[in-house]
Amino acid sequence: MSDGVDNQADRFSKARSERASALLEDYTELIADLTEEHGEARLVDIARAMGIAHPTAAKAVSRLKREGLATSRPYRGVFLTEAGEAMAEKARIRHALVFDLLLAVGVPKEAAELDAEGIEHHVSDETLAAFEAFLKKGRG
Amino acid sequence: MSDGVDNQADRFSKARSERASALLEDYTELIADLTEEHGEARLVDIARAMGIAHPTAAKAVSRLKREGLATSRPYRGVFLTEAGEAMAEKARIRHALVFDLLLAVGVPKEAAELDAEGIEHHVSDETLAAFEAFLKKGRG
DNA sequence: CCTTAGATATAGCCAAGGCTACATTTTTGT
DNA sequence: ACAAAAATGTAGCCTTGGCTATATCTAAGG
Repeated sequence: MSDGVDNQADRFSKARSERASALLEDYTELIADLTEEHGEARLVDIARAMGIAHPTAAKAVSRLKREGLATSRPYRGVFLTEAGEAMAEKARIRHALVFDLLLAVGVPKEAAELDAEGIEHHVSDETLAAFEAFLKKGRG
Repeated sequence: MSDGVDNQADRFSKARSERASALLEDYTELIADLTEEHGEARLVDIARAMGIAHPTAAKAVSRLKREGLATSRPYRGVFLTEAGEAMAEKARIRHALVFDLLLAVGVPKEAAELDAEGIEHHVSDETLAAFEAFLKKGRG
């Protein structure tokens, strides 16, 4: 427990900003999935998959558009920009790796599925690399 | 990718509610630490450790009180209730276990410290138990 | 003892992410 | 072609968690 107050503040700040971007990552990932399955991401599907009301999904899409992650025309589906695709791809990789690591460490599949969703947004690149190395070692 | 839309919605709901309680857990954990070190948790120390402005900390304390997790009298320090202590203790255990698991899996110490803060709030009891078993096995 | 510095309280602002209720537009089915 | 159903848009409300600015109270120092 010998880390100073400043390090502690840094950790909390990091966790806070990760929480803030977690939703955007979830949306891009979901939109990528829906587009792959159905050719487009409809607002109503987004809302249902996220378990929220559609106006909430509409607001989120507005924000995605404002941040340059998605595009859409009135009464039409939602599509990712290149930046959005990149974020979705990164999220997908991270998600899969976290899930695999949980399994490798002995977490039951159902729990791993549930928990990976929350954990993935807090895994740094460095930690992710360590996960990858650990998994490779195990398989090798 | 064969999980239905409903499971997906459940996962997202779970992650959302965990995000909501994450801050409360962070505060109780921090207040417990400060109380242990200084005999009481001053608002100004809470704010500095969290890296936020003190009115924000004051609001958070109000919420802790409203939820029955802490008590305080005007212009005095903040103290945890039994429920607050319990939450802090649980958070501490989880935090330590997550940190240890990250180390065991090969994550460098600094990254493990940083990431554990965010990850701990998304680890279910079942996953936690698996972590514990994994660590025990490694030591044994 | 009384001033001043430090800590706490309070008011009011903002954005995000939920919601319901209602309006409009598209799609579908007869 | 048109009525009904489904999807989308929009308005307005709430809570949370940030912030700054200002007021008040407590604690320290001279």
